[in-house]
Amino acid sequence: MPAASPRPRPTLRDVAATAGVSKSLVSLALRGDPGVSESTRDRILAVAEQVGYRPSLSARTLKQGRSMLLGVVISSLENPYHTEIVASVEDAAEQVGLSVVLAHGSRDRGRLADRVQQLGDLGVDGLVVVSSWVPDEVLTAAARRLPVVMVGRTADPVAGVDSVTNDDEQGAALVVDHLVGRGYERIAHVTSSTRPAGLARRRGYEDAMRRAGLGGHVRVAAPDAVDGLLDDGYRAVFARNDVEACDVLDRALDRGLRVPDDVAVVGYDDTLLARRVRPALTTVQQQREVMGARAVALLTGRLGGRSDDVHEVLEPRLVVRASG
Amino acid sequence: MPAASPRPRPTLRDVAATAGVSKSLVSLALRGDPGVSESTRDRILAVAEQVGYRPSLSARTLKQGRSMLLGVVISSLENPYHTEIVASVEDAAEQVGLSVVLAHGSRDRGRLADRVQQLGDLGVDGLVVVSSWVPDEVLTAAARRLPVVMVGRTADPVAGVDSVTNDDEQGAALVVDHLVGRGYERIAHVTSSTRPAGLARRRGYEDAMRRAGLGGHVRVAAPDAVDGLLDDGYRAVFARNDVEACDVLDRALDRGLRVPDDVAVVGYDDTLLARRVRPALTTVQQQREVMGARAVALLTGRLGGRSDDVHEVLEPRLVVRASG
DNA sequence: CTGAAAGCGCTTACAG
DNA sequence: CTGAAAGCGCTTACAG
Repeated sequence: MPAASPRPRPTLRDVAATAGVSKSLVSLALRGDPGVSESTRDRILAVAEQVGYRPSLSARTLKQGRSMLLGVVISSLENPYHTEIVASVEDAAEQVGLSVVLAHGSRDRGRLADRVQQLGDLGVDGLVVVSSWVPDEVLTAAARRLPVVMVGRTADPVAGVDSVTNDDEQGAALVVDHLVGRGYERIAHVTSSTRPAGLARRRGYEDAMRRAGLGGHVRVAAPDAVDGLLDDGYRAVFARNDVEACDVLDRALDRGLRVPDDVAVVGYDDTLLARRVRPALTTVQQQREVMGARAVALLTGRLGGRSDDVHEVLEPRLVVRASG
Repeated sequence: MPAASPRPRPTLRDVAATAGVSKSLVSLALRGDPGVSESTRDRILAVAEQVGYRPSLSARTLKQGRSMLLGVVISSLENPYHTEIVASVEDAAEQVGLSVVLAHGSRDRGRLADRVQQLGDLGVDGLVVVSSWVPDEVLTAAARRLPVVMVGRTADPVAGVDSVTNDDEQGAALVVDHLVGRGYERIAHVTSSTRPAGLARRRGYEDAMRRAGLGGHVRVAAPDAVDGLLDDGYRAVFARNDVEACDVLDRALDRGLRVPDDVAVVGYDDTLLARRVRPALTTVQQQREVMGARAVALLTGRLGGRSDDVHEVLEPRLVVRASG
């Protein structure tokens, strides 16, 4: 069946002509300005509907200097932690009438930097960055033209960029203390990350072990080198995130070990994965809902004129499930 | 540290004034028009760089009538199949110089319809819809103002909308034939879906069972009602997608069954999940890379003037792993 | 209650 | 090789 090919969209001018009024009147009627009589408004709305009028956001953005759009950049769509943060940002954005446009960078620094630029060029009113892979200078440059808030850890504060993050050191300490409380002493840490959050969790692990008098048992390995830990009698493993905890889980189960009877495994992030996997994962929950809400609040604060940088740190919570 | 608060971005006019030339010359220089002398261009580029000039996409879109943006709408960020399709669309889009903006609808029909509208209002040059939840009338309406291609199955062809999908019936038949070849007769189907793709897979399963002379064993259950199947001696389960196959896997393992020795489990989609899970999932692979490329090709075809609807159907392939 | 006019930042013929 | 001018679709004072 032959389809109607897209024709030039009707504009305000078309609606005005059809309704026999001026463009400005249509514009006022469309957004419900009280200065337009009800009967006129109804007639104009009917015509707009009938001709299939839709406002051009680029025209509106150009004129108004704001788009009511909020850009969100994430490293990759594959990481459930990131996509779950996005959802919480969107919910918060919707509350204040902002729509979210999402872009991701497939874990590639250059592509991520491009996405940040693109969203800025597109005219979003603010940017939420959920990725530690965007170079600092790109963030700083972006912050010169629009409010930017970083969700998650950076190595150092980035000038002009607000942030909201969880206390990774404390999260790691929660895990260690929990395992120590259950009588474990040989507690190993598994990580493949050199990103700021990963490093902070590692630091938190090491510090907590020392505080517990277990400094001698501190041991860090890569996820694929976990066999050595098990051979050395480590019976509790804290992984830097849920994904790597699942890798450890698989490896342990492949070796015929029972979890948590033979080895306890703990993750970080409390992603859907943590609930899906068997046994379900003990993990650390960041306050995702709160993070999204705070990120949007920081953005609107900037839009409202604030010019000093704000860095919020939220407290993580331990979620105990079957794995350890 | 006090941050530079965002100031009005420099415009073409600012660059022109600083460089001491006209706006039009700057515009031409910036996009490398051969009519601008090299020395002039270099000087202008240097000034643009120095003042931090970035073009306004809304102004450009308004003027040119195209944005070089491609909108992608997905149901939800949680479904790995959908996000993996997005990646393939993006790769293909990048080839032809289009940038992707992504929106999702949290599985909510109303929200999805909003997103489709919003992307249209934003001025994207085409729309790829990776969700069967968008109402037909919304798709039709969208197709009146811009090219729309549906990736995945709809119940019936939607007027004005191109599509690319895999042959779900054939995919289901591949699974049944594979299991029959391994000697299974009591092969059940697990599905929770009333969406077109789910229904097609179910139909494919039933037809293939009949063709194999196993019509008497046809049995369909919900994922959470799989216990009945196992009790009734079904030792092979074909789930409508990888996610539900994992649910079945968990249930079987929880009952102490070994997979695939006691029960074979097969999924559909070949998502990352299929590789991650233990035992790794036998599943059906849609040609994701090809789907993204075809979707973009259909879009550019429309932009090039084609007006008849095109529906492409790709052949799925069986991927045999450990689970069945 | 309604209309004419200016202008957002760009691009693109059109003159020189 | 370069500049003045029009116009994309909107919104917003400003007059009436």
